[in-house]
Amino acid sequence: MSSTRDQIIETTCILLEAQGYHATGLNQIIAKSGSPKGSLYYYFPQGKEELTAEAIARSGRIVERNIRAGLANNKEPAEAIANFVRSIAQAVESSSFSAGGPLTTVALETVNSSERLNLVCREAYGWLRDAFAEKLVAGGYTPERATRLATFIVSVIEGGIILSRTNHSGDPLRHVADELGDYLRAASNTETRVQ
Amino acid sequence: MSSTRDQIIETTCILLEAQGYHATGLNQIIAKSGSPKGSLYYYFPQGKEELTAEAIARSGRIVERNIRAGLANNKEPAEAIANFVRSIAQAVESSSFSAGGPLTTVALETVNSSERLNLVCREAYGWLRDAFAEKLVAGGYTPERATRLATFIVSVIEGGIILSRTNHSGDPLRHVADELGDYLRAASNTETRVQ
DNA sequence: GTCTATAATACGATAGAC
DNA sequence: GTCTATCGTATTATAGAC
Repeated sequence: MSSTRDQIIETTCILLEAQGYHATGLNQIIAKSGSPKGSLYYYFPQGKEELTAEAIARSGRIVERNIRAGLANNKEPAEAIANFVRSIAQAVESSSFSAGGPLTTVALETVNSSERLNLVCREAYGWLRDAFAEKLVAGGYTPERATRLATFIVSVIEGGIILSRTNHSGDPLRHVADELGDYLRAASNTETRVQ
Repeated sequence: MSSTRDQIIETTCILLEAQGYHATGLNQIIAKSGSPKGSLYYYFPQGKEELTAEAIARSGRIVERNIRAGLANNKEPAEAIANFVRSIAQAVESSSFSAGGPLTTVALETVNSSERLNLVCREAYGWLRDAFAEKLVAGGYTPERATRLATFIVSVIEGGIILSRTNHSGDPLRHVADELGDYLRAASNTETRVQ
């Protein structure tokens, strides 16, 4: 696969995360990536929308991989997930936001204006949810219960990232990690689980 | 207070919520509100940033009021909050997004580009958190515990709104409402509460 | 595949009459 | 307070040489 193409997508991911969709210009992307504008429309004939769709998909896969890798550090889902959220808190504070990626900002910006981008965002959220759900299933939850819990987990993490980014502090995410850990421990104690 | 000024702010709130900050143009605002461009810069000499700051503040106060009104329907915090989240699920499905307002989208879009807008978003999130926290305090929680729980609650609601909007379905928010209700009921049973 | 020049359009902001 | 015309600068996208 072309390195120029990859470079463009990767640069787009970074800029989308920092600025959002409408604030990120194609000129800025080609300038930062060092690629020529002719190449951009050669690799992405449908322009900005197509490029953004690819960037969102790649970002989603990377976040999914990070989730799976992070959760593998601990056998017990409650501890694994709480620790993973704490690691996001640190990532947000060190200004390397590769935790949430451009997903949330672009999802909100384009929900009413681009069906294509809305679909890829929806798909990416599904990947994240399933990564958590599979960890919960491995921990003994039924698939149905795991999916519902995973939706809750993705929600609370996304919301926590927003509060932490807005406040320039990892504290909201750390509070979220504590509460989420408490909840999951309580759930694993009271619910019927197949071990 | 001038009606023209109010009209401009209100229109801005609606457009910001549907499209975000960078996709909403001043020309679009004056066209939809029926106000002249001369008036816009008369009432908001500092332009788009000042107008948006006012719109965010107004939106934040409205959401805060909605939260307080919604939570007043039920004495027990756990039930009150779960039911409130369910009401947001319905609001999202009926396409009248006055639940989350333009807050989240603008917060993410401007976190790295406008200190003024970042500050007003941070302030608004504080109002929402405090509204939940006061309900929890009234329900017997200590102020410190209530604030932490309220941060968690705002996070999970914001995240749930994002998932529900992206999926064009109230289901994610309803799952969130169920889980949140479970958690708050469990917390109120196990924790020491001053009644 | 790459590059440059440019078209077409929209943006935020301003000036100055009324 | 209101209105219009306009400036300067972005944007996305395209055309055509190499």
